[in-house]
Amino acid sequence: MDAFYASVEELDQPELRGKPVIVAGPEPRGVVATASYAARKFGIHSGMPTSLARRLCPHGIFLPPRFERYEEMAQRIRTILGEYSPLVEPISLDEAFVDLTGTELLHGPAEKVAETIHKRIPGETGLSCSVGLGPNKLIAKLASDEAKPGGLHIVRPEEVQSFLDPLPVEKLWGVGPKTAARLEEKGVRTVRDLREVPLGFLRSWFGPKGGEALWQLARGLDESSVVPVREAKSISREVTYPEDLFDEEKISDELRRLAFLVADRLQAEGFLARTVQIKARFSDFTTCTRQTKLPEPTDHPVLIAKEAAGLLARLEIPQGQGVRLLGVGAADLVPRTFQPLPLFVDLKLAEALKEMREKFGPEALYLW
DNA sequence: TCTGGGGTCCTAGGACCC
DNA sequence: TCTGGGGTCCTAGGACCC
Repeated sequence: MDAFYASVEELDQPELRGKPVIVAGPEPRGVVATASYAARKFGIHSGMPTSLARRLCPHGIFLPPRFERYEEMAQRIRTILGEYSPLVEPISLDEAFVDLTGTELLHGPAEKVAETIHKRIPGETGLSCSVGLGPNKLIAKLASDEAKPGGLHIVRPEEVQSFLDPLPVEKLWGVGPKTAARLEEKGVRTVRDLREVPLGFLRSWFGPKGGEALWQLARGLDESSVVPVREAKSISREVTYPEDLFDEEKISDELRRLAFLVADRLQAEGFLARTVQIKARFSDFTTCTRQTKLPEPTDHPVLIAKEAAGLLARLEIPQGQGVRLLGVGAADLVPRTFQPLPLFVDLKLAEALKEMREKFGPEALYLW
């Protein structure tokens, strides 16, 4: 989807259409989630601090994100995609892979399906979309980038190399700023440059896996399959505070609150976690994490909060630094149904806590 | 200008075991 | 006296994606 969040806002408030709409976290420390194309003309893009975006475009329309609404539209779009293949893999709210392999008999050639989808989504949702078609996920994704905004781009197998060659390496999936900078040092800027680097060099520069991955990317090779539903591997909550925290009690209160929110999500989604993680980012933006493995998987808020507190004690806050971000995570998840009931955890207590907090909000009750 | 929140995957070092 | 090689598990950090 093109400028998805901003487009949904324009759909719901037609008077905003064509204006510089910027969906962004609040100042002072929020960032831009999505900028409409009108806003991009001012140099605004995702990830940019909201405060900077406001300086660049003081008359812009700044809106806080409404994720429930975007989720609703995303669901409608996924339903349309699902008509053309059982294999639909959402990447995020606004992007998905559709595997059209073997659907010709039912729906006709993939090119036709891509055209149909490209017409149907705007027709039925009022939202602009871009469609890319290619022989694998890597190429399809790059083709859709090429199609933006609002286009359809098809890359046939014999066109893959000529399509890729002129692109700068950072367009490739998995090549970010760091890797691009290291490649640049070696004189590698485009995919064509990259393709001319022997595998041995890439391996020695980026390790066996990294080198191999780059070698494949440069050739448009991607064997990964379209996976409709993947099990969550971790669940986390984190918050950046408008002002750094210095008070130790405030910090541990916040950590406990986050631990409870993580426990809520574990329970809501039916998981138990064996690993508890915490994360802290300091005034100078350095980030520390600590994690620990539990003897038994749990979704118990008090247990998770206790582990988080123990981890916090192991993490020293550098002299003179405040805490700008705190996070709590749960990993090594196991579905609750596969887990025998733990004998010694106070189930009634967990139930009662959950009820109280559903009634009065997540901050209503703490135990320690 | 001053850097979100939710994730995934990889690497490297150390502990430990045979 | 100083010492192998292979494997697994755990932890911390970092790159990357949307």
